[in-house]
Amino acid sequence: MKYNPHQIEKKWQKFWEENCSFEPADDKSAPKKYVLSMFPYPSGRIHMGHVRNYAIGDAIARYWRKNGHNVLHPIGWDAFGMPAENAAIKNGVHPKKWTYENIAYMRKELAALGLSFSKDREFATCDPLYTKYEQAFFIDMWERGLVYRKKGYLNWCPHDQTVLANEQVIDGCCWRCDTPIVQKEMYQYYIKITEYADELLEDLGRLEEGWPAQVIAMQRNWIGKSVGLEFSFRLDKQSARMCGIESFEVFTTRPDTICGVSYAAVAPEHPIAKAAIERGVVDSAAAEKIAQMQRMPVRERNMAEKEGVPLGLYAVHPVTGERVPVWVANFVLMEYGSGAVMAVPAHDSRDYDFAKRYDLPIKPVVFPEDGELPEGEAFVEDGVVKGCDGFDGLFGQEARDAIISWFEEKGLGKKVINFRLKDWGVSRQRYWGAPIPMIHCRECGVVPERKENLPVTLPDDVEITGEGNPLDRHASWKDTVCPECGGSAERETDTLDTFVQSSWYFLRYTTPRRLWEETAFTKEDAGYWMPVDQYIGGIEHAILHLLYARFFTKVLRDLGYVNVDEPFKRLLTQGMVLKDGAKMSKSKGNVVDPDALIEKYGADTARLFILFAAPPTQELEWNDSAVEGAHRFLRKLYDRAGRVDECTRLPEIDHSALQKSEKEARRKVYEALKKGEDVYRERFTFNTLIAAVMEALNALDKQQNPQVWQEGMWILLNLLEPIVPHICWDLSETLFKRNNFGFIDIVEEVFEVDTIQMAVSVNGKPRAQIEVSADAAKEEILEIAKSSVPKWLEGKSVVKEIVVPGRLVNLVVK
RNA sequence: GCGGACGUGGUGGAAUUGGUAGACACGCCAGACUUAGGAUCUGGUGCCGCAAGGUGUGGAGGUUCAAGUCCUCUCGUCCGCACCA
Repeated sequence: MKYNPHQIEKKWQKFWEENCSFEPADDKSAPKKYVLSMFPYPSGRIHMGHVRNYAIGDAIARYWRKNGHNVLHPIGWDAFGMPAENAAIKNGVHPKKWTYENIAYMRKELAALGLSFSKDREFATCDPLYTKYEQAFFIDMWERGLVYRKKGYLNWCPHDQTVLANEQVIDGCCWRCDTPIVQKEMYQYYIKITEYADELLEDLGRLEEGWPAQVIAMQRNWIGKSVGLEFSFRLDKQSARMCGIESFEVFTTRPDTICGVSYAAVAPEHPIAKAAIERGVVDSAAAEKIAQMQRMPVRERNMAEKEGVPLGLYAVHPVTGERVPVWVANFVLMEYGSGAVMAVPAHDSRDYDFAKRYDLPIKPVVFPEDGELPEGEAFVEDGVVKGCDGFDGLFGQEARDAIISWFEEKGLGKKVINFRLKDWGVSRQRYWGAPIPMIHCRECGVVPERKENLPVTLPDDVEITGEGNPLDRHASWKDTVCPECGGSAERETDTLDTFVQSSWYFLRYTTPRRLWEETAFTKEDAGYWMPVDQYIGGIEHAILHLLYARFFTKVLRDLGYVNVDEPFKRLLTQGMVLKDGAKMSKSKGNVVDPDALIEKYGADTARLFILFAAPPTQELEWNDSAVEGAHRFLRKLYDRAGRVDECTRLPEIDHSALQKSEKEARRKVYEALKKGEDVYRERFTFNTLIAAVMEALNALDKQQNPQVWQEGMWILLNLLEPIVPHICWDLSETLFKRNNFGFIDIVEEVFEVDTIQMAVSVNGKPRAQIEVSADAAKEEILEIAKSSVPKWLEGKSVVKEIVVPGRLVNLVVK
């Protein structure tokens, strides 16, 4: 029989569909595994990145299911977002229609890959039933004070007509359309992720076992905790009178350098700068210069050269009592700390550059323990304090601690922890999103919708032009009554950031569909399935999605919905799929279409190639002839299986009665089985498992024992099932009534050998191969070893002998 | 600048605790079978060398009986963050 992938794949896909083969059991006493690949955005078609993502997840899910675990392996759709609106603008198709049609098409594409997803738990985040609970969570958070409204300068994308979170701005441009963003002042809703900054940082330590170091490092960096001293600079009397401000706060992580302060710098937006302009403390030229700095977007300032304006105001140094000038500087950020810094040019490279430019004093107060201060730059490392009364001789951290204590004792300042993480702005001025369930009442202000009125659904009759927000123009939708006073009121027209939906979808999956009408998810179900045992997705989500999902989980825990602290126990970040060294993209014209690949070779070949070509965490370079190679292997497997006799149990084999080639074949087969345990449970380096299976098949091919063939095929089909399920189900059904799909014990006797090959090296260089009996004593091995390399011992004396059992002999000669 | 990852044949990649570098595959070469082959099978294939042998994991040192693996320095590539005080 010839291998016919299309026939086999259709047959088994139909079987799985009809038998609901992959639904998790309700039995909560069984050991569980929750395996989750990040859900896709329904863009229209799947691409190779999806194939890779789901092939990895499916392999892990199938492994555990086959080994007696209750497995949850769901799929859904991250269905809100701008592309649907862009399609509406471009082609006039309604976002809802566009989205659900894309889902229907992509569902078929995924089905053609033979992925073992639960059918029962599939949903799209734009389903009103999903929105309902998301809005309820939002209201809970509002009532808890975790959501608030704030007016401020926001990143506005003139192209998409929407506000962007800081994380969505890349190099000053929109993350989607690359348009330069501008600053616009407006109200929006924020979620207080900063309230969880410490816990989010702290718990990263618990993820070190299961998450890539890189992702943890990126999140740490993003949260950006720093510990330091906050104190206030008092302005001298005359200065205070001039600007009407008595003092201002500064934050420093280097209190040990405090005696080196030669000026103070404030952000262009700082109240002191504003006051100095308003009260005419600075002349009009200086005022204009400050205004100019303010106008420059914050993100561009870091490209610009350091600039400043002296305000003609002076602050009093809290330790030395010196008068130091106050400057406005473009490198000081209003959003971080208090928007003002003490400047120590001798020990901070920014302050140094600035001081050089404006000829301000540079006063070293920290010195290297040994050696000299560097020339022409700031000394930024830890050192010994010298020239700071009362603290001289202290080093680095001890100096910092001492100075902080001094400030605290005198009541002049305190130890403070600052974070770079900002609150999460979730408002979007867009149609295709979950409406923010708030109502604006003239009498009662901004109030939440009543929970019994949820979900607040989107109106279907909208015109999407790409300008403004269609909800804002929809008078009858906006018109509502106030849930507090019953008077006429208006709906909030902003919708939620799509990252909100992806922050809790993994919890929704834990609960069976039949309960979805009543609840978001049950505590019992979430308690059983959570945390996700293995999460798989792209590194591009290392910060945003993964941080928000961690945050949301903690909030829902504190709201009493779940009992987990962290949603994802283990994380695998897959590498990109490349062709000709570049990411596949339409514009580069290097896209390989998964549908065409399946059409030509079948899903099993696609899956095999993608798992064989590289370890999952690495980039994968596409190679058409290697795809051929993968297909060739499946044909060979199918052909060899055709020569194996049917049976329903693992045959019992008398190992000692076997010939050498038969023993070798068994050893290779069981080596592959051993490898499988490690790969499916720990390492996920499927490429090495596939190689081991290939070796085993090659070894089986070199012998004819029918029982060794039966046993070998029994095990290899078991091992390959998670990777190439269709062919394995088909062959296993025919040969073994699928009894080979279960846990298989490793037979240790196959690893016992009569003779061992060992290498003999002389002075570390391999010189000969010897064969010794397995129970040979060290002396015997050395004897044989020495006689195998006479040429290298001639005229020399052996000064050292090393025997590594089962490996090699090293003779050191002189 | 800070943080992280990586560097192995013509190619993708193996080598889990230091122990025969290059498993497995792609490609290539030779042969067999064939009317034919882009099918299948067999053998070969790091580099230099006719050979003996030498040499080889980005580079330079070091530790060790033994280093792709450990240490120091250095070069290069990629990714993330970035005037965060």
